[in-house]
Amino acid sequence: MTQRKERADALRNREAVLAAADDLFARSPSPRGVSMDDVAAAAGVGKGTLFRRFGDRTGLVRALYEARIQPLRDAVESGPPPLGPSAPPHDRAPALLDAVLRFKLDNRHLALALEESGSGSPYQAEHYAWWHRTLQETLRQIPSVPDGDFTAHALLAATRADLVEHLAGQEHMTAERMRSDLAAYVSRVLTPGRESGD
Amino acid sequence: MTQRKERADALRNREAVLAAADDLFARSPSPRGVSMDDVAAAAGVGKGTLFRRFGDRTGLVRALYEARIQPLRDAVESGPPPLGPSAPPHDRAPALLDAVLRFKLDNRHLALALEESGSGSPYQAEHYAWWHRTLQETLRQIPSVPDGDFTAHALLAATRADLVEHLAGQEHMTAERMRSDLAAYVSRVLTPGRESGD
DNA sequence: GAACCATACGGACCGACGGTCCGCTTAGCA
DNA sequence: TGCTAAGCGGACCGTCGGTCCGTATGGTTC
Repeated sequence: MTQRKERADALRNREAVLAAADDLFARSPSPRGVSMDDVAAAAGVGKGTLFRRFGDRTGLVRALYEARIQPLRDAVESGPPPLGPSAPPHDRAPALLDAVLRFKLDNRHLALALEESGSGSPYQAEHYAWWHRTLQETLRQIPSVPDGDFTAHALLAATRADLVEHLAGQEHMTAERMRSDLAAYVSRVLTPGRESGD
Repeated sequence: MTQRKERADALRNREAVLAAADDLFARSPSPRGVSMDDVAAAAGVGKGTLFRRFGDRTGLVRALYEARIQPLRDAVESGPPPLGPSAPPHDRAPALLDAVLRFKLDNRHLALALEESGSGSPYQAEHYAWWHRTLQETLRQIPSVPDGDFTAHALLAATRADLVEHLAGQEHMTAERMRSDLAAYVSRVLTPGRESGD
């Protein structure tokens, strides 16, 4: 049962691939502009290696994404308020969404690559389920917000990578503007709102 | 100057292609399962014809989509309340979003095909701009709702085809449930909500 | 209805891409 | 130093979107 150690070259190659892919995606305006051959070539590695390591294109993108987002996940799972679990839900929910948005702004191309990964919708990815669960749980603790499930989906949808890309790219909306618009929007969803009885 | 009439065979072929594609997309669980060759074959038409007519795959999907959604557009542009322009904005906004959702529920595969059309994000499509414009204009007329631009995007994002597909498919949410959840959500966004001042 | 021609047809063809296969190399262990 | 499992890499494959061009035909004109 002593697990054989991972071979040094395997490790080295994995890192090389990850680094190369990261760089390539960052440079290319569209994820489609980056082929698996490109990645293999840039990493100085054979295609077979690439696919054995990551299974398929989606696997590679996911691995990259997970690596990048890990710090944020840690902050959410065990960090200090307002992101961490100890924050009052009413503060935490907006903080979560702002964090997601900021992440996507900072990693536009990668997020885009992930969400259009070709095989399977973004909703298949494990990390989406995690975000949704976390947000829903947070919303559940805010008494005035019913129906956490759909609401969590809808709020997360407001931070979709292609929307962010569209607003930042075509509409030239600044990051700050997007963040404050999102914050205002989230606040609207979260604040109770009196029955509009006319 | 006298515009030459469209040839009869051209017209016939276009209709055949549209019908075949419609059918194929409806049957296939994923848009990727329908290739251009499939469409050509099913329509009894050469590939060249297909591409001359519709330019590329995206063009075909768009043409299909536009044809299907035209009645709804008409209803919005010149129909009776609550969809038509004469409806009070406060009624019309939820009606618009419900209509979009219903359309996507009724045309899941086609909507999916359009939104992942490969070349270009859904936000490039003319029809999205139209929906956004219409919704934003409606929101603008509701005094208590500021910042129509982002809000309109965010609300529309809650009806994204892949989300609908996920909820209906994987999570087995019924159409009625989705509609009522969306309605509640929209109502939250639209109703003023008192300053939560603590 | 014959002749003419713009229009459209269709399928062979192409380049690119994701993914597989398998003979060769090498790291790690004894 | 030899043995072997793990890893390597790139030739190869099937598919797909898209193009090209020789051929067929609908429409028009006389």
